[in-house]
Amino acid sequence: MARPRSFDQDEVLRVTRDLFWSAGYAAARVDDIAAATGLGKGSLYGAFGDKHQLFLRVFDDYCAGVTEAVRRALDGPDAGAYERLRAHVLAVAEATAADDRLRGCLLAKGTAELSEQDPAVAARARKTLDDLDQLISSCVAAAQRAGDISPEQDPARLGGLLLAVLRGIEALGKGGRSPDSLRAIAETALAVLPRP
Amino acid sequence: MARPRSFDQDEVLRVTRDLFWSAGYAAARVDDIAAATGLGKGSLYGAFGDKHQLFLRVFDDYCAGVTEAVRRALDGPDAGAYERLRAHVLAVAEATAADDRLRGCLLAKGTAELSEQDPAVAARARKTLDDLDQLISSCVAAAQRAGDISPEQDPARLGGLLLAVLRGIEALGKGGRSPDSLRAIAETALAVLPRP
DNA sequence: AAGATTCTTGACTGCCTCGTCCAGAACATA
DNA sequence: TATGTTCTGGACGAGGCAGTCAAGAATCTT
Repeated sequence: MARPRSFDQDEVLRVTRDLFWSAGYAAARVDDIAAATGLGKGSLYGAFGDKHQLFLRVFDDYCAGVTEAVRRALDGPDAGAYERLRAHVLAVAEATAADDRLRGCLLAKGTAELSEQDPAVAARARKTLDDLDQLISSCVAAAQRAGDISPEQDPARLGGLLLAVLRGIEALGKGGRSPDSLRAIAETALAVLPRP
Repeated sequence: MARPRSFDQDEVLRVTRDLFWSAGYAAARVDDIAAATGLGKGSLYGAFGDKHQLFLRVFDDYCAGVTEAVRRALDGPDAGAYERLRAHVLAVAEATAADDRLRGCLLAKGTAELSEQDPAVAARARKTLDDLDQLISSCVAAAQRAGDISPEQDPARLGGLLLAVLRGIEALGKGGRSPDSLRAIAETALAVLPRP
């Protein structure tokens, strides 16, 4: 043991995440990250490695956070599953609609920019989408068991469709569509879900 | 009149588009564009302006092309509207599934990277999405008139939902989801469309 | 208190990148 | 063919970038 770190690692990662988030990976400068976090570049490199490793760390944390948030929103007993699903879909639309600076989602932005070239990013994105699909499909299945969604359709198929709608809402929000149209999409997706 | 251009402008724009498409705006280098097109940088700057103007030109052309392609796929008499819509949704899923290099869609990539910072890109993206929404909603309305989709739901709402699903399929494709899951999303979206 | 170890700062290096510029080439016109 | 205009190619400059490094500061252990 010797001199301990003098900065709050979580805070540094949060600030770094925001820079990557709004600028993108390529356009974000390490000097800006150093300035925004208040760290010297030596500390940054010592603690997190180079720019790519730093991004990966931030991206990993972000993906884990998204997955956890969705899990908290959807997990629970069969009884309230449909209501949780409904609330989540509407909440995503509402959050996207409220994002007037068009910041969007770092998962979407990172994937769009890097998944073609960067296997680590691609793998993390794939795993996150798999997890989300799983969570949503499980919630659909729960709602079917509770009798709130028609059991005729495969829950995995309905879950996959809902995931696509959610990612679509995010993409359209980034594209500047109006809050009302985003809300309408969420409502319509819920309206066409087959009820028993 | 004096010396005419010695290059094919469309070909240069096509090559340039491919570079921006796979690298992204920030990571694409003007020197690479010059090398790939075979032009000197002087010619490039003389003909198209700086990097930003060049990207905007490519992005504009791409958006116009997408809109035109969708128009050709969906326009027509009420009689075959549902079938055209169905074929289009399945074709988008199929095309996304076939894109094994994860190149995705330049509209999505450009919007994700730049719409927050670049008003010109944001405006072009918004207009393109508006146009696509219009085209799809019109086709839904036509299918409703032909009696192939239930007239109960507002065609604009169903059209907006379908656009979200299509953009979602594109986002999920970029995220590396399996071809089968993409096809399943398209099929399920069509299956839940209310029939009369 | 002394020594060992780790952290911090920011100047520095070397390469990269955009955009300019100019000398010469190619072409239309007359 | 002569002339004027535009295009071409590539060298160049200025600034930007990621990553390194060394000297000093802060802390833990003994």
